[in-house]
Amino acid sequence: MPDSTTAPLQTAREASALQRPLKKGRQTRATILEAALALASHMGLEGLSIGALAEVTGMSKSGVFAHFGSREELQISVIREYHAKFEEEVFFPAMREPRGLPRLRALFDRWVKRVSVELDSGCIYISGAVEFDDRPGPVRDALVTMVRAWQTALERAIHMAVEEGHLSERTDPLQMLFEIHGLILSLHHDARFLRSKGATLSARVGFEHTVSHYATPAATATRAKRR
Amino acid sequence: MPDSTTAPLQTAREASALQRPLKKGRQTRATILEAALALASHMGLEGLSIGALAEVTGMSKSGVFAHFGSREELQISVIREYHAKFEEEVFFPAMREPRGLPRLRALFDRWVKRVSVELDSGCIYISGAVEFDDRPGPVRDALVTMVRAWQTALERAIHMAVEEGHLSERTDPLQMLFEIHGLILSLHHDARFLRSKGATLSARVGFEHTVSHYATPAATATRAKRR
DNA sequence: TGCAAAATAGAACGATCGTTCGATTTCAAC
DNA sequence: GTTGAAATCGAACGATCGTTCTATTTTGCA
Repeated sequence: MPDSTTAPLQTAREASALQRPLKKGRQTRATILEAALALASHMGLEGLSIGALAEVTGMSKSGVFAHFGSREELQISVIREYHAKFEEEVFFPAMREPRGLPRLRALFDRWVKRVSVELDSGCIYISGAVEFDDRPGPVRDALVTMVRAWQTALERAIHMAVEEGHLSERTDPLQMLFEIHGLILSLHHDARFLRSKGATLSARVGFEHTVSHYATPAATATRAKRR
Repeated sequence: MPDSTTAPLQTAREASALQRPLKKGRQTRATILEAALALASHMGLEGLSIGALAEVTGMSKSGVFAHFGSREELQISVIREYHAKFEEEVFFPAMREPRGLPRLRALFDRWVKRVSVELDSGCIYISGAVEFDDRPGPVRDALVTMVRAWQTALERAIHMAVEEGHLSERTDPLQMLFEIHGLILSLHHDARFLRSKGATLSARVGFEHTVSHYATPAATATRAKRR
């Protein structure tokens, strides 16, 4: 049985034009999208304005606009772009770790790095969740889809850690996911909003607490012996 | 030594005109503020518009505007209003519980109720933290002050639980606060954004996990016997 | 009851927003 | 090199935003 969890986060992705000789249009579109991602990371998806984007890229408003057809489509494109980056920097590398606790640990570790101030851009999943929790529409739908995909991937990783005997059989994956996700949200809050310095460490310590709560006696003993 | 923690969340509050025969102006100001709070709970502090507020209250834009002098001042007033409500519904009642774990538990319990969908309005502290993490200015400052006051109050409650012997002496209050806060943020995220039903329960279960991690053996034994 | 002060309305401002449209430039294939 | 398509620009639109200013109404007090 192949390790199907290495598949990209379960989300429809255009299998389209990846390498092809990149006509001018696609290229500037990519440039715009990069700028848009940076801008949205600071101002939020709602703060994304076509005017500001035009200024940054040195184009005209209508020039920028033409690449997306609507602001909503631009926002959704930004979300997809972030999703791809997230996959690349967090999901895929962690998936190369052995199943079970090592992989789960790698996922969390890279997640922490992505969210914390190390890259000063905020997490669009988190800010988007707050901005669109009361705003129905395609943007919200896209966000929900991406976040769900990521949470499902994490849930699978937890489930595998149980199967591997690293976590107790009584582990409720959704409950553990809820707690781990909380650590990331707390990190995002304290690091970005309160600008407190120890947040990254707190998140890691919290993760160890959570793991030790769900770990099997065997795994705990192993870890204890290792010191 | 008096129990100084019953003092209002350490924040400057106008001790002004509370009961006085409420001239017309103050009264409509209160009406506007109530509507503004409801509006900001759904659309965020940035989504607060004077025009929409005028429509809801049946006044003219300039009529609404005159009561605050600027949009920023309106936003800050909304934050203060939320702070007062939060004190009333969460902080003060919980402070009537006996020091230590019971009080901490009450604080968390009421916090959960405030944040979850039971009142369908979102938490301005949480949405505001995301909206203003990259936006310097007086609004951000006001938010930070309020959130810090609340976190300090919680930290004190945890510290007391240690003093009372309910939590282990090795407990790091800031670390525990970080973890508990994460549960609330996770609740807010899952309940409001993902609209998942079990979020409230997950938060409570998570709280028990955290408490059991920090609890003294004595307190744990007591709880075990109680079943 | 009358009068000053406070509260509210109404119109207008400049700015910015997303979007449309027609003209113009740049690109790519023959 | 020519030609058709793709990409970009520039100007303008209607809407909404916060804010200002000047009337007008309403209020509270002597």
